Amino acid sequence: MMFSKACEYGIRAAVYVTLQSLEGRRVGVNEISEEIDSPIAFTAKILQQLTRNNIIHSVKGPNGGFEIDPEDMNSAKLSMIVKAIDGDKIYTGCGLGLKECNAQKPCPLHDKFLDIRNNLSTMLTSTSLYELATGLEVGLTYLKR
Amino acid sequence: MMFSKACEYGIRAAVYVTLQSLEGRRVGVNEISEEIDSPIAFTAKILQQLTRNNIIHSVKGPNGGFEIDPEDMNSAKLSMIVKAIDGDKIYTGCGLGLKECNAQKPCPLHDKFLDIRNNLSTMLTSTSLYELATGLEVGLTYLKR
DNA sequence: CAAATAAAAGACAATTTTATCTTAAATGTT
DNA sequence: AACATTTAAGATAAAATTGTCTTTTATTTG
Repeated sequence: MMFSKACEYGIRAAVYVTLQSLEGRRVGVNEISEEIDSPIAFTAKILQQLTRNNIIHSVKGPNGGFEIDPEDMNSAKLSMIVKAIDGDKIYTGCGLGLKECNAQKPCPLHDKFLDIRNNLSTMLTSTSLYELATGLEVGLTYLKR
Repeated sequence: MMFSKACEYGIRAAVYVTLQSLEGRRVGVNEISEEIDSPIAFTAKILQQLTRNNIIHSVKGPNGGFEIDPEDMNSAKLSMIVKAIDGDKIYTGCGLGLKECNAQKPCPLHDKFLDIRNNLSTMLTSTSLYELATGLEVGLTYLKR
C-alpha cells in the first residue's frame, strides 16, 4: 500500500524478532519467515539489511539467529526500518513525483499532503519495536494472514 | 512516494487537461507530456485509462485531443484517478501487507494507520480537478520539475 | 580438529512496472 | 474520396522489484 513488499516483511520480521527477544529467545530465518508468512530467502536478504543498519543483531553458527538488545527496543523506531529499506522518499519526496517540490514551488497537492505526510512521519518516528511487540505479546495484534 | 509512477503522471495529466479545458482548449498527448514532463507513449497509455474510466474525454482526428467537460470538473475527484490506475489497495489494504487485517484481527500498525489512511482517503475523495487546476492557473502551483 | 549449524554474500530467475514502437481506427479538411 | 491528424490498441523492450539457489564465512559442539 505504502511500503514496498520488502519493507512490509522487514517490519513484520523486526517485530517478531523483538517479541522473541523479550522472552530472551534468538530466532532463525526459517522460524521468522514461518511466523510472519513471508518467503524465506527474500526475508533472509531483508534481515541482512536490518542487521547492516544495526537495527537488529545477528549471530552465526549453531544456536545463532537474530535478536535485539532489550536496551534498544525502545529506541528502535519504525522510521529506521523504513529508511533502511525504502529510503526516505516517503518523507521527503513529492506526492506527484516532482523532483523539486516545496513551499516555494509546490505541486498542486503539496499543501494537501503536508498534514498526511507529517502524521505518517510522526507515527513512524515515534513508534518503537517494543511498543509493537507488546501488542502482539498480549494477543491484541497479529503478524500473519 | 505513495502512488505509482503511472498514477503520478495520471494526476498531473488530468490536472493539465482540466487547466486547458478551463480555457476551452483541447490538448494532445504531445503537449501534455511536454507540459508535465513525462514520457509521451507511457502518458498516452495512462490517458487511455482515464478516458476508459470516463474521467476525461477524448476526441480523435485533427484538432482532437483530451478535454474535460466544465460540468464535470468539480465532481471529478482525485480518488477516481487513483482508483482507476492504482486500484483501491491504498484505502483498503493493510499497511503491513496482511491479507486480512481489520479491527477484529488487526496488524500491529492497524490502529496507527487508521487516521493516516482516513486523512488520505478524505483528501482524495474531496479534492477535485477543478480545485487543483485553479491553483495552477493563478500561478500558485506547478506541474513540472 | 571435524562436523554441524546458521547467517552473509553473490549469482540467477520470475514478475511487475515503466516505457517504447508499430499498426489500426476515427475524424476533420481539402 | 484522399489525406492528414490524432487517439486506441497491441506487441515488444527495459528496468526495478520480488524471489530463489548456491557457495562462503563464522561459530558452536563433540
